[in-house]
Amino acid sequence: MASSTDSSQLSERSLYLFKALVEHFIADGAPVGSRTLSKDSDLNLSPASIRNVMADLEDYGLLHSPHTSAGRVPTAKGYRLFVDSLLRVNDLNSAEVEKIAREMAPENDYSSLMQRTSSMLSDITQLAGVVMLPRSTQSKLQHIEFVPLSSNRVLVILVVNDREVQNRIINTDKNYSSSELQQISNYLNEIFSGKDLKVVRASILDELERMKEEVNQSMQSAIEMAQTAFTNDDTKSQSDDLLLSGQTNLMDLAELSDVEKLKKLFETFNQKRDILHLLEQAINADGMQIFIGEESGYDVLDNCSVVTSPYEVDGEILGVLGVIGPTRMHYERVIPIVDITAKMLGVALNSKN
Amino acid sequence: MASSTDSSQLSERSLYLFKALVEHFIADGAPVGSRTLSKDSDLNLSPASIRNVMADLEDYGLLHSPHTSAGRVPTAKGYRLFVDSLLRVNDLNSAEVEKIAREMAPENDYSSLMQRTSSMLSDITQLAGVVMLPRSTQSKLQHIEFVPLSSNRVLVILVVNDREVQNRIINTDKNYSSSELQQISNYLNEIFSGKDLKVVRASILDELERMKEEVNQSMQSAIEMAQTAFTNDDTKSQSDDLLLSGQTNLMDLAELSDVEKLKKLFETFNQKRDILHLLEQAINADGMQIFIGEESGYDVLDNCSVVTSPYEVDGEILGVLGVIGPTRMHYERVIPIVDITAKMLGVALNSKN
DNA sequence: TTTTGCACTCAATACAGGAGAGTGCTAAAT
DNA sequence: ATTTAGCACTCTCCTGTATTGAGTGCAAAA
Repeated sequence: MASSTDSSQLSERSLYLFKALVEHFIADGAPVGSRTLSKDSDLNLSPASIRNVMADLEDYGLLHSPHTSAGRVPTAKGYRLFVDSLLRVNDLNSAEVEKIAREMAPENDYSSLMQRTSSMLSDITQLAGVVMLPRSTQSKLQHIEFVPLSSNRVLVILVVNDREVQNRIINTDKNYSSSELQQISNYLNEIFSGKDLKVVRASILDELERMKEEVNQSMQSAIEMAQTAFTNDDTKSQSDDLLLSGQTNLMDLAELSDVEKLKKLFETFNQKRDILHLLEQAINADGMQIFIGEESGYDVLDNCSVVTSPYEVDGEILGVLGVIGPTRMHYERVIPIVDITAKMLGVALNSKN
Repeated sequence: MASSTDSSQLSERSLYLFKALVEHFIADGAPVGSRTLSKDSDLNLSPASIRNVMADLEDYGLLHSPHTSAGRVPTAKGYRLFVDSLLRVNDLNSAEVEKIAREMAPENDYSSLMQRTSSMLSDITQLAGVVMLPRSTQSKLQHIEFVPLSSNRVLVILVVNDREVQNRIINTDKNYSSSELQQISNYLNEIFSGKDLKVVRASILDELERMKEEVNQSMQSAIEMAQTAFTNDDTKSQSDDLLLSGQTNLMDLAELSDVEKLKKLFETFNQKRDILHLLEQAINADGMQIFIGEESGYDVLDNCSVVTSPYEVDGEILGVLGVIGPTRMHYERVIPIVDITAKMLGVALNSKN
């Protein structure tokens, strides 16, 4: 890297002024000029001196002028430096912590707990909240049940991970009676209950092989049904494991006043796919993660930042949650909120076991 | 009513011109003036004559001038007259009918069928689609199942109406074993299966009374559990029985370019409550229903129209579906689409029984 | 090294004028 | 009795121009 991009070479004073500028911009939203900064900062420097410093900062790629006679605005790289090295995170006041805790009250069932977490995030930050649900890969089968519907159609109910209920309808060759299905359920629960879904799926094939040699016809059909039930397992979860809320909060942000951009952003939210990919990156790099503007790689998120934190139970990462807002967001507030929410969600989920 | 509001007094020619004006405006979106209309209509009239007619129409409250020298625009009352008396509905071309039919393919399970219907509506009309799910009041219990979770918590699964699966977690006094729960399930299924949920809820209390005299302890706890399971039955469905899609389609409509209005509209969508109320009106007045602008009573829907149609199975109305768009929409296209979609959804649901 | 002074750039705002579209009214034409 | 032509008028929208104000960069002074 060229030295002009190595921000460690900046003087104490430059960094101080840079920090002041970013904070000012986050508060105001307007490009900030030398005069403003001169009055605002404690160092008694004239606008001209500040201009010199700002010119340096611009060379380092931390600032940018929208046009010759506007003030300066932080670049994505500038924000990066700011959140990584300069930012001092606020403590949350107890009222806010309490509010978060209240939403996590244990009387909620699993899905409404997640839903509440998402909308609480958006509510408290006034940005868009997002919660990625635990991936079904690491899911343990708790219980399976078959319910007969009319004419060769059977409803399969899977209880997974002590909480999540999945259901789908399958078509069968013959018309099973209620008691036959009961028998099949019992059998499957006996051998598969408590096992990982992946393992179950694998075992089914083995079992099917083994069955051929034995006589028990009904058990064989049990296995065949189970196979059908488990095959297209992931189809549903793919689109449904992301809870977004408070999108409308983003509508009164000045940086998104362009209806075209807004539309694209909302369509990205609706598809969920891109957001999901982004969050999957965040789940791997563990710990709090902040994507700033273009960094995310999705140009719809051009002047947006995404602040995420994984949540875990028993040291195992289950998923990621966070907020999406403008790059110009109050990081010092948002970061601790996301952080504590992730921790408390972990606790709440733990108490459900 | 004063004669000035009785549009039946208008001459044939006035109505013809009015129709032409509305059609022109729907196509163009720009206020239409006398000159344009003169060239556009087959009657060979000079702009001046048309001006006279338009002045009359304005007196009747059917037209309105944004300002002195713009053309005229239909009022809500104007649209009402238009859709009620003047509109000629197009037949759908077979490609579109086929597209609708394809989305309704019977291999979909219940919830994805509804979801697809909603997004198909928005897709084909390029407006927002909405499907109101059947109200749970008229629902028959098909099957009930209890699954033990850890520490005095039991997962209750209800299968309702051959298709819908509800589940919730209840806390119990004692720790039931799997086989105990199985026994309870069996007992409840035997006596309640096939009955209406309302009836079930009522019977439970009776049963509880009767039980006191008998000895069978386990059956008593069955009833007690059932009571817990059924009490707060409707909580979930209240917010969850409305499927909206394609909201983003509304974002590039000129009449909603104001971000403030758009935001309010989207928030109304998110709450769902108002939309639900509106659709409940539509379910009572059976047949196709069109709310135009202010008529709906909700001022967020100020320059929006809502076109709805109930869908039914075996002559019984299950719910309502439709689209939401600008008052300036292509009614002649939207109306038959909503109409046929409602009919085909009825058929699709019927084939599931 | 910092500050002062100065010329310069650019966006935003306000204002004036003209073009275009459309109206309403009156008088003439059919 | 309608319809049309003529005309004055109104309003929006666009365009050009001038002004202001915020901010910059640079060179020379402190």
